[in-house]
Amino acid sequence: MAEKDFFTNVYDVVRLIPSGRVCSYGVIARYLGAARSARMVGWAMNNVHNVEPPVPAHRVVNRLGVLSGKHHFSDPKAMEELLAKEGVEVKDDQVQKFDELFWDPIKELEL
DNA sequence: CGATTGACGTACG
DNA sequence: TCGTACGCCAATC
Repeated sequence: MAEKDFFTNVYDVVRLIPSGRVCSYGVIARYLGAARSARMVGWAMNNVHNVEPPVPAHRVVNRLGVLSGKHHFSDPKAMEELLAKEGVEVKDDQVQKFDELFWDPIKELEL
């Protein structure tokens, strides 16, 4: 896999997240080889609005399964609604069964 | 051009 | 075990 920009790499991984599944920034960063660059993953999401195809950022949450970036969407409730639409239970901006719905690229892709 | 912030996470005390 | 500090890189002020 040709190494592209860090952001592009993030978008690629996020797009690979299956429906009804969620992922965390740190895991993606670690998958890219930058375990401590989780912030860049979040920053990359900021560019998502200028990238195509659109990236399902609503499937990306923090390590705690909290919708940290829901406030950055067109509408704050859009994120939890999208997740709920895919079968992900969201309560109090928090993903339920996060451990079960968690999708780890390192575990799924590199396996 | 320099300092601060930002959708996070890990390390250390 | 909980709290605080730091790192990472880019964009914005």
